Amino acid sequence: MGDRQLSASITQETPKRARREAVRDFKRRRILEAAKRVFHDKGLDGAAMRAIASEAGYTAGALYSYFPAKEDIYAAILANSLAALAHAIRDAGAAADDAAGRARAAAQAFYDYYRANPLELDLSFYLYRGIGPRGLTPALDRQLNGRLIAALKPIADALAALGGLDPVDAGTETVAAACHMSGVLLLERSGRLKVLGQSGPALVARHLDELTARLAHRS
Amino acid sequence: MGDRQLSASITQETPKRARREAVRDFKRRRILEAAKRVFHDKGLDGAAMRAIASEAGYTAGALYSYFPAKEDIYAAILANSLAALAHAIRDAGAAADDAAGRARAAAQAFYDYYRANPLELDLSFYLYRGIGPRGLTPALDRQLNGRLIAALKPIADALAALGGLDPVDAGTETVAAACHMSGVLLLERSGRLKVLGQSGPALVARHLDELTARLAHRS
Amino acid sequence: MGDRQLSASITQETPKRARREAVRDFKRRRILEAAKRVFHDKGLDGAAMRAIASEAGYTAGALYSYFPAKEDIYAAILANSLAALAHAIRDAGAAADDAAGRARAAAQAFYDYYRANPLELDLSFYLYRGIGPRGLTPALDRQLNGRLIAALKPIADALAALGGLDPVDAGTETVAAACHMSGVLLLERSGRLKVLGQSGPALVARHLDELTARLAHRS
Amino acid sequence: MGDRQLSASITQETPKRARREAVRDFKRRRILEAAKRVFHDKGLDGAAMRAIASEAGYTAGALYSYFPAKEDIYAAILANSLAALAHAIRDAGAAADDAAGRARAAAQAFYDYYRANPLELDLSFYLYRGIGPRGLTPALDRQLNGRLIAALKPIADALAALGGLDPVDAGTETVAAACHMSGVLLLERSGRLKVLGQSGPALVARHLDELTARLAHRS
DNA sequence: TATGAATGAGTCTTCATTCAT
DNA sequence: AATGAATGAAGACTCATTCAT
Repeated sequence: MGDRQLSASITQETPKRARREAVRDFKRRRILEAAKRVFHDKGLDGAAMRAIASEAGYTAGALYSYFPAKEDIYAAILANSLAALAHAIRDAGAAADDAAGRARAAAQAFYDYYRANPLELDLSFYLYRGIGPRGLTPALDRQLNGRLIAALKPIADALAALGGLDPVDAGTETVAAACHMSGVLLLERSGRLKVLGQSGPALVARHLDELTARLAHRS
Repeated sequence: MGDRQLSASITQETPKRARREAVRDFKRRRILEAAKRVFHDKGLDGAAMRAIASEAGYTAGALYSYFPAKEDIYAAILANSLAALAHAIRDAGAAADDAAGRARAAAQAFYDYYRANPLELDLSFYLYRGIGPRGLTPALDRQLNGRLIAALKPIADALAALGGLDPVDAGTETVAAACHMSGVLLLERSGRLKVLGQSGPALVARHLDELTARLAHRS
Repeated sequence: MGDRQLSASITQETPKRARREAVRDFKRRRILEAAKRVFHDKGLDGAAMRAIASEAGYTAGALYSYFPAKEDIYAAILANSLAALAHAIRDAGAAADDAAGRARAAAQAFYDYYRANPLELDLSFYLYRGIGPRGLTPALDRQLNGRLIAALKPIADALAALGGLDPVDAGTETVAAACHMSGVLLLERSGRLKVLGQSGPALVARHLDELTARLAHRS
Repeated sequence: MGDRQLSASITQETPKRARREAVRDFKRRRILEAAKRVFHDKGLDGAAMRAIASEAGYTAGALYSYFPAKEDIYAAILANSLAALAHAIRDAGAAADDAAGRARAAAQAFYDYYRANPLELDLSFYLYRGIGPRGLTPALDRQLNGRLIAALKPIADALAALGGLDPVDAGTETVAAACHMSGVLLLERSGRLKVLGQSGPALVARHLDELTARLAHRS
């Protein structure tokens, strides 16, 4: 009995199972992409399961083999989104040369990511309690919160390095910056920033300038 | 024929009409309050006309004498909300003694208002394009934008007075502050601030301290 | 005690009552005219009581002082219509010189009337059992049938005179002509005549030519 | 791989598809039959989708997989009706021996069909513009008009053959006859013929006698 | 796995009618 | 006589979800 057969018999045909899982994951991703396209076209509320399925080349019922409910489609997109955000922030920070550049780039990446992916911004607003139908399952909520914290970590680290801050203060600065950028994104996305005669990127630049200047000065 | 009778006959029973108008307005307000309660309990999307009507002590059909469509209920609540916000900001500013106090109090009032009325925050997010079903009719949208600008005016004036700013710069500072507070409100309302171990009021206080200090220093 | 007072005391204030009745009748007629206008604009089914009332300068509820139900408005219009049709037929017949002219003119008047008043044609189709919601109350139905018979009487008389027919045969000829013209009106009004490349008036003329020729020849 | 399997793989499971299509068509027909029954019982206007669905053994929502809107149910019934009418006219004409018999039988078939299917007469009146809610979509209207013309064609041909008419005159004679019979059907269906003491079949017989006699004489 | 049929609860909205004033 | 508020039943249609195949 060879190794392959051995391991297969232990975990019950692992390679076959792995292949299946891979295909399944691929199909899930395809469905999520289709869902995003539909959300984009029809809005979050106007997106019917039928439409998503159809866009993905399935019948409505078929989706339920991949996602137990519509909410899970939302959640999966959001989870992917947070993962991508984390990536974007990490990469942006890593690409910079000095501490100030790292802090600035990491923070800016947060803004840039959502600016480039407004749908995910909408979704993120939509799904948290207070807006939208009913929010998320507690379990999902916790999972997503964890991902958000992880995504913001590089910003906090960079700010700590830049200003010689302890983790607590770095966290506060990070969240403050995130709040600011979230507010800009929200008002920008809802069209109010334009009405008020302001530019989102300029507001963010101003804020990050001040922040990095303050911290650089301090250390 | 006395004056009262005369004027009544000219304007066609004004007092009767006035009384009816007043009652009607009162009923409208009651319906809006009921709607807010339902929004609060069931979420904005889960609030059916039937439920609102029932909460207000009516049948579904009866609401349509007061509001021609569901959208108008949203819009009326939001309009009232913006009016109340404007009031709150104005009053807060007026109550302070010096320029710094006025600026700070006016800005803080924005945060305090929405913190005390999270439903109106939700509604305000929900109705603007990008989130929610379809947003508002362009006409309503414009009207509400006007109200928002008006509401923020006292903050801009106070900041201008404090820092000796021209209107343009004052506008930018105002919007920057509004963005920051909106972001805090959003993250607070969605429970994320708590998860991140931060306090909304503290973040706002920090931001307004810095802002007023910077402007006071400048002038 | 004068004659006027006497008669008044007998029938209980007759002149006052008569005045009231006259005014009431006038108002009823005004409402019916308004209803016709609304039917014309919105179609028989699209005409809401509110719309009719509004067109007549009333509130919906007020109509119920004049007509116990919507159906009665339909019926009243139809009754008036049949009366007017009777008039038109009688007058047309009376204006002609000889027997052939009388017969022809009377029959033609039937077609002309409905051609000029398509709304009343619609109504007449709509209200009879088989089409429309539920038809009419038996009592109303009988009343309207009586009016129809009366309206057609002059045609029958003229045909009888022209062809030396007994009343039974004259009735048959009359109804046959009415059927023909009704069919033309129906197909014309529903747009099918046009599609089939035919002209309503020409078809009617052809038919009446043959009819009068046949009868004239016979006598 | 046998021929059947080959062709199946090429056209993607044709037999399965065909089976499904057949079942679907059968269900559609069943729904239309149910709809006709409901129309008969409650009138065209009183027939709610729920009632039709229920009569067919479905929920209201299910109907929408078979007919995208209520109007399409109407239209499908009417289309079927016109197809059946065309069949009836063609068959009746074909069964006769001589030209006169053919013409007479074809025309008579028009009357007989609608007399036997008064519901379809109602529907046909109801759906054309001028009566009923709004009539039909222009596209449907055109389609149905085409079917009507096609249905009447055999009558025109037979009349042309009988009287040696050119197509234009044959068309006029056909439409004239159709008008006459439609009028008879209308007055018969609405109960007025009975009130006027006439018999539908007798009136039609009279008319067709005259028509065929006239044409036969002419040629 | 995927389909397609079907469900059933739900949506907003309309409207004839009633009734207190 | 007329109003304006209110009812309540009904309307067509949508959609997430389930399930036999």
